Formats: sequence, structure tokens, C-alpha cells
Amino acid sequence: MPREISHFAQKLNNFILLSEDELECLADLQTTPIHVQRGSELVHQGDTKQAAYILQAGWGCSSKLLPDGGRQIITFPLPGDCIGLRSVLLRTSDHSFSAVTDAIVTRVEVSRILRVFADYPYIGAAVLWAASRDEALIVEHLASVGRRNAVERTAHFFLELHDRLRLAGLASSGEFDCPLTQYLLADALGLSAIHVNRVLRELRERGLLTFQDRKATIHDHVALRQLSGYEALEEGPLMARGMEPQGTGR
Amino acid sequence: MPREISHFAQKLNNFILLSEDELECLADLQTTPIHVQRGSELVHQGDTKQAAYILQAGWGCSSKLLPDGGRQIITFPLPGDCIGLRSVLLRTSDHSFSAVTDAIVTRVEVSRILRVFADYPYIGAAVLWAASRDEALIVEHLASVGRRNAVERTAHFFLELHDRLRLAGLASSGEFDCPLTQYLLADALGLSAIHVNRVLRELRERGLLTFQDRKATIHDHVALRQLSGYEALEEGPLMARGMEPQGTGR
DNA sequence: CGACGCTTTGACACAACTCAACAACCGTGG
DNA sequence: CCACGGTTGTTGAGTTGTGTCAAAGCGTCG
Repeated sequence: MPREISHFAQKLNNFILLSEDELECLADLQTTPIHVQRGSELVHQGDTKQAAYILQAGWGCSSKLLPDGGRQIITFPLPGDCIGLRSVLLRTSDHSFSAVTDAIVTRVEVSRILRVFADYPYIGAAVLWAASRDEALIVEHLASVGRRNAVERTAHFFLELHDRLRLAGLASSGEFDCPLTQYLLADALGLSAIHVNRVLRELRERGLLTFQDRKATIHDHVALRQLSGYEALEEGPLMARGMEPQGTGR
Repeated sequence: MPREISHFAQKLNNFILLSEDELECLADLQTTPIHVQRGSELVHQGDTKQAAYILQAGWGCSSKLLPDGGRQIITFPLPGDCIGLRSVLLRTSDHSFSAVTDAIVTRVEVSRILRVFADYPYIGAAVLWAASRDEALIVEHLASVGRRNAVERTAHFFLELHDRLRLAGLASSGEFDCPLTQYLLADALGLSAIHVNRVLRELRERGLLTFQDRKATIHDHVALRQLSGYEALEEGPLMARGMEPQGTGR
């Protein structure tokens, strides 16, 4: 990994502006890339492991498998996102992670994480912030699956994805590459693949959103937001140096 | 608050056995109880606040309100659970918290949290563990709402609740008091209240589970687990002193 | 070329929702 | 004391959103 700003560092930078030292530390954390082939599983639900990963390139998919064979996709990690950070302290991983496209990840051991937290309190705070934001996305996802109908849910999903990709610098306004299949969408949205297809057609015919040939286009952002009740992600540096986290210094 | 082991300390103790000092610190954290009346809202979605709460007594309900008036209940906090820990670093609270029964909470400021994390690394690790477990519950909830039918979902919910209450010492095996209404259940399970009623009747008639008069009884634990695919919560001290968290010491 | 993965469409079934009504229970106030 | 409105639970009838099954179209890749 050449010493350039990683997606991960960029993401944390959204919370608090990082110093040269801290960027250095983050770079050290993300050495030795691991290549994961499209479709292969990096972490299997039930694994007893004590490491997290940072996704460097490609799209991922963390999902929960049900005894009856069904699965619920929790989120599609994008470059810069953490994988398995939640279950790092749990005895066993509560979910699986597999690669949607060919992907590159870097591994981070628990002990390493905790050491960095102790040595670089600002990084610790920023990671906690990122983890909080990711959890908020899961909560929003839960609300979507529980209380929105298929069309609203799908619209909401694409708006959120659009925002996440823009924050990661991977989407120009209104359009983005999206390697997801309708089956993956279905498992994420709690629908059947066939119904996803119908919903996508409806959104297309209503001139709101097109998802074809691995490319998604938002035609009517306003109408989609109105329809789905989507609220934009918080953006921009949120915390200035010298604020709260100072208490965590030694 | 008299100096006795709080529910919160008990919960953390499940992860790592706490020292006298640490128990003292936790006790100091939970002074000045705030009484919250049944039905009233302590935190409103969108609030810009920077404090978390610990639920000391009673049942809570954290939910997300949708623009169309619907709501999705994320979880029902029980004594010892944290409230708003996730959104403490976010600019605005992403969910509301209200009291299902008359309840008592204690408030913890962000600055306080971060200081404790720095001074008592074991507490920090234990809190992170608890937060991870809570997030795992939300993920499981998402899987439930997305991929289980009404009966499975309801069965799963009650098994989980039973386990959580047992860990908190609030349920004898197979039976527990449960102040939830069918409307609350509906908003948690992503169903209509009427359908919840029908599902409860079915579970009752099949001899699996009774929920009447604010009291829930698990009649056939095995069949319910089979039906819903529920997996028991991890239990017992998970981490010994001198393990990982030592890296976080000063 | 055939096989495979993904999308698209139609017909039908069923789970869950809505609407409507009523019963039981509560605390409150006359 | 009873009457009252409000909350919660219960049930039925009809509707609808979404799932299931089946089949065909279309790329791509070996």
C-alpha cells in the first residue's frame, strides 16, 4: 500500500481532521493487502476469530444466514469501511462477509486496535464515530425493512447507497456503478428477487430511478426522497481538535 | 443510589470480572436517578444532545419515527442497558427513547464516558463488549424482520426477551412479566397490532407460548427454538484479566 | 456451441394489512 | 356508587402487497 490517503483515513477525516502522525499510524495499520475473489467468503458466521478488516477496494457484503437457508444482508461495505469491528469482542462472529466484486482488504488484529486506541485517542474517537454512524445505518435499514413497503424501501436503499458512495468519492452526482444483482438486492431488502425486479421496473417507469447494466441513475432525487423519507447523511468535520477526546489522552 | 451492584455493573461483569475500584467507579457513574413516567419521552429523535443514559429500573423503548407516522421499535432496553450510547458521538440522536413503564435512569455525559474509558481500560473494554452485543441483537432483529414470517418472528422475539431478562435476573425459567402491549409488539416486529394478536393466539393454541395479562410463559422452549431458529445468547465471563485489554492501560 | 448466471414476465396463492365492530378493563369524576 | 371515556385486546370479512412457481430471453464465458 503506497503511503497515500486511504479511503479509511478519508472516512475518519470526515469526523476529525487527522494529524500527520495519525495518518502515518493509519497507513501502518493498512499494510499487506489481502485479495478476496468475487463471491468468496472471508469470514464465516460462527467463526471464532479476533481480527477486523478494512475494505480497501471493491464491494463487500455482510450477511446473516438463517437456519432455513435464507439470508439477510446487513450492509454492503464499501472501500474505507470496517468489517467485523462489531464482533471483534464477541466470542464468535455473528455474521458472514463475502466479496461482491473482487476486493482487497487489510487485516487488523484486536490487540493492535486496542493499542492504537490507547496511543492515538483521536483515532479512537474517530473510529467510534464511524462505528456509530455504521450502526445508525443498520438501524435505519431495520426501520426500512420493518415499516416501508417495497418501493419506498428500494428507493431509500439507493439514495443511501448514493450518498455513501459520494462520501467515498465513488459516485458522481446522480449516477454510480453498482455491481449488485437483483438477488443481492432482494436479500438486503427482505424481498424476493422477482419482486425486486417488479419494483425496479416501477421506479424506472415512473421516471425516478434506473438500475440497469450494473449502473444506477437517480433521475428524480427530490421525488425519491419524498417517497422514501430518506434523510441525508451528516457530512463534514464534526469535531474540532481540543474538544471532548482530550479527556482520553494519557 | 446506595452502593450495591447495579444491573449495569452486573451486565459488564458478564464480560470481565470487575475489581473493587472499577465497581466503585461504576457506582459513581450512576448517581442522581431521573424518574421517567410511563409513556413519556426522554430523548426525541433529532435532539442534539451529548449524553447517554443507563436504565436502572423499568422497561424502555427506543424507536425510530418515520415521516409517514409509522414507527419501528429498535429494542426494548431493560435495566442495566445503555440508552443512546450509539448516537452520543453523532450530532443528532437518530432515535427516540420513551418509557414503557415508569422507569429510572441515570445520565452520563460524553466527557465522563471518555474519561472513564481512559482511566479504566477494563471498563472501556466491557462497555464496548456490551455495545457490541447490543448491536448484534439489532442485527439479529433485522434478520428477523427481513426474513422470518410473523410466527417465527414473534417466537424469536420472546425467546430473546426471555434470555435477556434472565441475564438481568428478571425472569425465572420459562416465565416472566412483560408490560408490552400488542401495539408495542407490532411496532417492534414490523407487523400490525391486529396480526400480532392473531399470531399470539396461534402460538397459544399450538401450546408453544402464552402472553396474557402482562405475563409471558414459554411452554415449549425446544419447539419454539426449532420454529424460530433462535440461538441462545453467549453467557458467562468471556475475558480474563491480563488478556487483550492490557494494551489499553497507560 | 452449450451452459450458466442474471433478468424479465405472467399467473396464481397466500400472508399480512385494513376496516369495522365489539368486549373487557381501567382510572376518573360526577 | 355508577357512568364515562380511553386504552387494550379480540374477532370477522375483504383487500392487497408480496411470495411462489414456471418459463423464456439474454449476455458471457469456457
